[in-house]
Amino acid sequence: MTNTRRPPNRSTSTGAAIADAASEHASPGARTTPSGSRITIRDVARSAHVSIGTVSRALNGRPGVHPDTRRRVMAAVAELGFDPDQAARELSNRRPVRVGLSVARGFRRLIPFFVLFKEHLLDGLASGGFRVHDVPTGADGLPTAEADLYLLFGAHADDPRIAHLEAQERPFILVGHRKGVRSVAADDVQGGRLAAEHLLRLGHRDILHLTGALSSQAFFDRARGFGAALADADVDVGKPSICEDPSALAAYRAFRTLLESGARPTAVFAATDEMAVGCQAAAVDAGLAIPGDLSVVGFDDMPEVGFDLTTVRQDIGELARITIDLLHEALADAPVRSAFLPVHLVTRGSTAERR
Amino acid sequence: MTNTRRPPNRSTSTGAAIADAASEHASPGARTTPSGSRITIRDVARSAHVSIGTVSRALNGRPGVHPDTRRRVMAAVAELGFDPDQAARELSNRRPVRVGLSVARGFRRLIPFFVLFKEHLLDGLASGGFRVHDVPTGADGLPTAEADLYLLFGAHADDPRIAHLEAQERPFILVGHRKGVRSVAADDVQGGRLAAEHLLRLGHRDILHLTGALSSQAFFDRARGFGAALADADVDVGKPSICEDPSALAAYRAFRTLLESGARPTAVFAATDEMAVGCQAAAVDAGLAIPGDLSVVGFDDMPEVGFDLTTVRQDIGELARITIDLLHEALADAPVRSAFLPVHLVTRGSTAERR
DNA sequence: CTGAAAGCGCTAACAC
DNA sequence: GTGTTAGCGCTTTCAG
Repeated sequence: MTNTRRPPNRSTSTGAAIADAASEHASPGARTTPSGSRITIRDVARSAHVSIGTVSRALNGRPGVHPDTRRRVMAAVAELGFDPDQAARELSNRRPVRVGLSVARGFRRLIPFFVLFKEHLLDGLASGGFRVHDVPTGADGLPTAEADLYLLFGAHADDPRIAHLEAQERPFILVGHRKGVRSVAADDVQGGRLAAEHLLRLGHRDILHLTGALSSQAFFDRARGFGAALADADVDVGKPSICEDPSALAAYRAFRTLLESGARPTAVFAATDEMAVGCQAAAVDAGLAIPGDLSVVGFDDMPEVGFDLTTVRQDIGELARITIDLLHEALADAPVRSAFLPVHLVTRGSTAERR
Repeated sequence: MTNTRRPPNRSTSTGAAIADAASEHASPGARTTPSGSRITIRDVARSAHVSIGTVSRALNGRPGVHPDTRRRVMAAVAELGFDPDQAARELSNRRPVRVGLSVARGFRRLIPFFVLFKEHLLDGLASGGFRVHDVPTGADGLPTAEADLYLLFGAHADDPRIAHLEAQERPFILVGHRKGVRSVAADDVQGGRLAAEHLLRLGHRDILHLTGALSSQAFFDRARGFGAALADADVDVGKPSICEDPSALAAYRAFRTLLESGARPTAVFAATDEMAVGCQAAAVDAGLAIPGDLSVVGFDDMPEVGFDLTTVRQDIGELARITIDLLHEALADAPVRSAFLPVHLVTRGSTAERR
């Protein structure tokens, strides 16, 4: 079982930096030349004994650069701690692609997951040299303004946006899974399965699944993977408990009600980390110890969860990166494909062997 | 009493647009010239019969532009729907000011308030032509990397960052209130007062205040204003109920516990909208009708609250704008000042006359 | 007070 | 393969 840890500073750091989503580049800080000015592509060129054009090509993975040259350039980049200027990139790029981000009706934009995803996305888009324009969207959930490409967030059954955009022959990418359209999603089925298998391995047989509306593709698939794993192990799969609003508070209320009605699962799989937080609180309030009396597994691996939660991790930065890949493919009119982001279990302190 | 409403589409809109924080510019969408290309400063210049230099000066409020010329330029700008390109601005601006945003130890970055504030801030910074760099911050809460200017978020008593930065003679701006340093904050005292006065006016006398840790300046001041208003009206001010974690879930648990222990306030003033959400849920679960049995007032006026909450509104966009003003002042070495953002009450359906 | 011109740092033709 | 060069849209000297 995977026990991937975040870099230690991630959960304890109390400071932030603007554009901290960019931290994935792991640049050693925006360095400067000895003379104090910002280090530019010219410095790299000089250091690698090539022209700036070559540096640019190497940097952007353009074809037609000798492997050795490329290596030399990359070495210089690393050594100097060169960090390309996004504004300059954006400005020089001749493709004012207007990307419109549309969230599903009723979808909350201020939830942590979406916030992080958007940060990574904007960052990646900007450093990719895209021109991102403001594209308002109508109250009917359908994008009104023109965009060259739409990003649909919050996949769910009967999403009106998909048919709408297909009819208009406008390219779009679904962040979520759906066959036949360009889409990216975490492998939700696999995630559900991982959670179940982990708990089964620990001896749990009475496992509650607490989730959001099953019209959401993500919740549906997580439940499906979870159910399949239990079925495979010949363990009884009860009905999942549904909270229409997948928040910590709603999960708390739902789980508390269940506990008060006498339910005593030995483990619970919450469909999001936030919901897991609610479960944990409800368990504590019911006098249950975690993981002694109850094991809890979440989904997402969000920062700032507040306790030591075993969870199914999906890498949001990677999700954004794949989204941008698909975006390029869409612009290049490449064949439609559905991408999956692998997920894996992160074992922490909220799960233990069944007593 | 003020009854400011958000633009109607704000709460019902289900679509988003990238960089939607920019919507405050209320630009009529990125327009294009008849020939289809983006409209630039050159188009404006041609249309106003001046040079691009003059347009730039007029646009940025630089001195030395004839009033008539300025008017002509602004008219052309409006007519063409010109929307300056941020990347170009950023690139040409010769001030690579590195702004480091530091959040207080323990402060959650993924809370809606901070997310919105940061969006507005980044947007304003970018269109102001600032060069925003990544500035990692140490686990001790003190900014480690170099920045030309620090933005401190989450003001609280004994904040180590302030003394630290002052000692280093580095300019900084506190988002929160504190005498003697450059700071911006909502008028929290006044906000607490408005909430109290509203409830008093409705006949409430037994009002509970549910808040976060009072070491936080915002919570402390809100409680202070609230208490002062009650005292002024000769109404008994009980002790506020404190949730260390100012979340909806924590508020729910706290308020529920209070109700179960027999407390029966006729109104509650929650120090944030999120906490108000928790209160509302607890009241509902206790069989209390809102506003019939219980009036609830929040603070912030966040979108996506989920119910019709009377609240004290602070304009986050304006807060960001003032922050940027202070930033300019700091760079210009102007005298230190503490700015206050006016707040006002937004009366909605969660409050009513005491029965 | 206003115009002309020189870049900001980068990418993408276009040459060699 | 690699170097050279012309801009991207804007702000800002520097002349007039």
